[in-house]
This record gives sequence, C-alpha cells and structure tokens, in this order.
Amino acid sequence: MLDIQQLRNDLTTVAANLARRGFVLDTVKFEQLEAERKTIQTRTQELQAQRNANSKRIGQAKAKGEEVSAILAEVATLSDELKQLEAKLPQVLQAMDAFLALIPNLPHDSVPAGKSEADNVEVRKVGTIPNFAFEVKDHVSIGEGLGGLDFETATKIAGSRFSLLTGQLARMHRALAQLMLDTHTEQHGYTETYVPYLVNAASMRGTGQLPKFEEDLFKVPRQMGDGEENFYLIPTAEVPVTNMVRDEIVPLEKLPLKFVAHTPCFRSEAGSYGRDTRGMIRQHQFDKVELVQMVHPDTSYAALESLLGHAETILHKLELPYRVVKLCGGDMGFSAATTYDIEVWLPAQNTYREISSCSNYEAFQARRMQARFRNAQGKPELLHTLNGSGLAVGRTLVAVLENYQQADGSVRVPEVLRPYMGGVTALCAH
RNA sequence: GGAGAGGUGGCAGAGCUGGUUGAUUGUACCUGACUCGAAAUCAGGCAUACCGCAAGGUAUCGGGGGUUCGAAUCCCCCCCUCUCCGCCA
Repeated sequence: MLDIQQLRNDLTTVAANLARRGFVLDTVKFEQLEAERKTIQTRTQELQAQRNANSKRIGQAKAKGEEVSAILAEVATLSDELKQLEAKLPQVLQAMDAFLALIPNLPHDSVPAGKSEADNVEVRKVGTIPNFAFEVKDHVSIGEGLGGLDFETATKIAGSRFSLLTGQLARMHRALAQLMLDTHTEQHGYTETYVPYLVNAASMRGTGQLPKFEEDLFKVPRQMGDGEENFYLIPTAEVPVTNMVRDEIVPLEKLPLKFVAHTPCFRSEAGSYGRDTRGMIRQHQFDKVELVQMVHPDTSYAALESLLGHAETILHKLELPYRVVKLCGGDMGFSAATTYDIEVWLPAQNTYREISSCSNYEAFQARRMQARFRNAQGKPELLHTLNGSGLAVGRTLVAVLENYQQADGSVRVPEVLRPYMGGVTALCAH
C-alpha cells in the first residue's frame, strides 16, 4: 500500500514512477474518488459536530432539569441527511481503499528500466561453470536413475506438479534445509521460527498476496460462526513471519528483527500451464528456507545487501555457480521496491535458474500491516520489511544433483553436506 | 464439545445504574526545576488516523450490527484470551 498522502501531494510523480514498472495509474479515478471522499467526509463531520454539540446541550439541560424538546426537534432536522451520509461515507472510503490496494509499490530509484526478465541487470557472476566430459542428464533422469525421485507415484497420490522423494534423496533434501537453517542461525544472527502454514486473509493482505493474487493461492474454506472465512496455505514463509509484527509497535532497541523459517510453500501456479512441467522446478508444494528482516527505514538498503549475502553464502558453501541479477521495474513483484534474484547454474538446461529472490519492501507491507516501531522521538513510525529465500530447498537439490553428477550416474555429495548425511560421499544407484 | 470469566491508551488497571469520559489513576517515556552529576522530589507534556492555513472538528474503548438526540457503558451476532470438565497427536 502506498502512502495516500504521497498520492495527494504529488500524483504525477507517483504515476511516472509506477510507469517505470509498467503500471498505469488511473489518476483521473483517484482524483474523482478523492474529491468525492472529501465532500462527503467534510459534510458528514460537520453534521456530526452539530449533533454532538446538541446532544451535549441536552445532557446539560437535563442535568439542570430544564425542558429539552426544543433541542430535540432541532436535532431531528439533521438526522435524515446525516444518516444518508453516514451510510455513504464508508462506501467511498472502501472504494478508495480498494483502489489503493491494487497499486503496486514504487520502484526504488536504482531499479533498472525494463519490461521483462530480459531487461534484468546482471550484478555479478560467481563460481565456475563445470565442464562435463559426458553428456549431462537433468535432475529427473539423475534422480530416477538413483531411485529416489518418483513423479508417477506423486501424481497418483496428489496430482501433477507434486514430487515424491525417498531414501537418500529425501535425506539430502533434509540435509540441505538443515545446512541452511544452521548457517543462518549460527552465522548470520537469525532467530529460527516455526510458524503456521495456514493463515487468515488479514495476513495475506498484509504482505500483499491479497486482494490481487488470490488465484495463486490454495484456499481452505472454514466455517466461522454464521458465515464462512478462508484459511490460505502459505505460498512462502514470508507471509506468517512478516505478519508477526502486524499491528505491533516494536521498541527501537529491538531492531533489527531477523527471522529464519523452513516451511513448505504452496502455490497453485495458475497461469503457468506448460511451463517447467518436467521435474521439480515448478511445484504446487516445495520447501523453502526464508529470511525475513524488519528494520529501521534508514538501514533497509544496507540490510538488503547483507540479506542477499546471507543467501549467497549457502551457494558458496555448496560450491554451486550462480549469478545475481537486479530485477528491472517490469519484472518485480507487486510489493517490492527493489529485488535481487539469485540464479543457480543448471547444466542440463545450460542456463541460470532462479533459486532465491531477495527484496526490500520498504514501508509498503508495513503500511498494510500497521507494523511500526517507536522512533527516537517516541512516535510510532512504519518499519521497513525485507525477505529473501535462503534458499529454495527443492531447487537447491536440483542444482546439486545436476552440478555434482558423474559419468556413472552417481552424484557426489558436497563437502558441507556430508556431516548432515552421516558421512556419505556419493549417492549411487543400488 | 460443555460450563464460567474476560478483552479499555506502551504496560497495569478504573469506568460499564447511558450525557461536560478520548476516557480516573499508577507506571513507563519526554521536557524543565533542584543537583557537580545521578537517584529521589516537584512542575508540565505524553494514543492513533483523518479533515482544516489555523482555531478547531470527526472517528476509534476486540470486530460487526442495533437501540438512542447521545453508547466504553444497553441489546444481538462473531472473533480472541483465560480457568474447569470432556476428547485427542
């Protein structure tokens, strides 16, 4: 959610900035809503003031035992118009709210111009792309060859876009998550958290998934008293973790807050039919270790760089080649002001694929959530929120399988992972 | 699932026989006085959002609806928390 003051004060600049990410702001509609709101609100408050004053007089008169019917008659003349306006005002305010809720965040000045993935800017390349003296296989062939990756059975159990890991692959998957959690808690100062995987609509609104992206979410209907309300399966741990501070005022000395959570993520992947249908790149369910920070506004860009570094550390440790790209305006997510993607090298695809996305949301989420801190002057002020994958566990497994594959179909276990896998040095078919 | 208690400002905690109560008080916090300095003490300030150049106004006492000229206070529905019983990984 953008600051409505900013829209009121400098609509053309806001519109121009939003255009940088390919969003066309309907300024006419905004001004219409704003004008309507203003007249109705002003008039309503005027009438309310009159009514309140009269009511007060009635109270005082009654206390003295005086006659009040004259004042009552006076109040009665207000009530019709007031009732109408009081009914209308919330409608206008809601319309404005709905309008604001669909406006994406303003891109930071440093965000490159561009429309799509193709316009993203490479920040750095790290590691050496491996040369294979044999024909590389993709993770599906490798996994099925090893016997631990079974899409057929997953499809029987659930459907397409699910996977089933068994034995040594399941263990490696777990080992990767452990490595990530241990690294972030022990070396990067994050607090480990265990969170709900089903959340309410208010939380989804807080981080920006609702109202605009409901079709991307899995919904779980739930009987609530007379009506029905939904639970939503989390598409990322960002949602429950960031919402920890919703409607909170964090004491200044507690900042920055840094949390890490390992959770499954559920995405309906509506609209991505036909994309990445082979393998475990794009699934309805996948595990991710997520880094979340809530920080003082002055430090959020420094925090973004360090958070990005924390995610990169995992790839260093696993010795996987990757690159960092800065997303252009047109490729950024709805709520982000700046996003870096980390893309890992996948030999079978002969390209880099996203394995992490690290963003600074500035106050965009905090404003929706009313997540604040008490500043040095003692006044509540909006926090800045950030998050990034550190990393997507399933895709990391894919990257390890493909980058560490050997001619005989076995897969070497990265050095750092071995302590988490009982000292096993290679995965072999048996 | 059954029975009861409760949800008020950063925190604690009044008010709840409807009227000058946006809300007593304590505490925390800020400013000033005193002090070499601090503590203690004293004086003042101290919720949020919105409208307004300002004066000032409006809204908000878990959420929603209702009664009323007027609701933190009365009525209805819902959510949440706590205690006891039952059930259960």
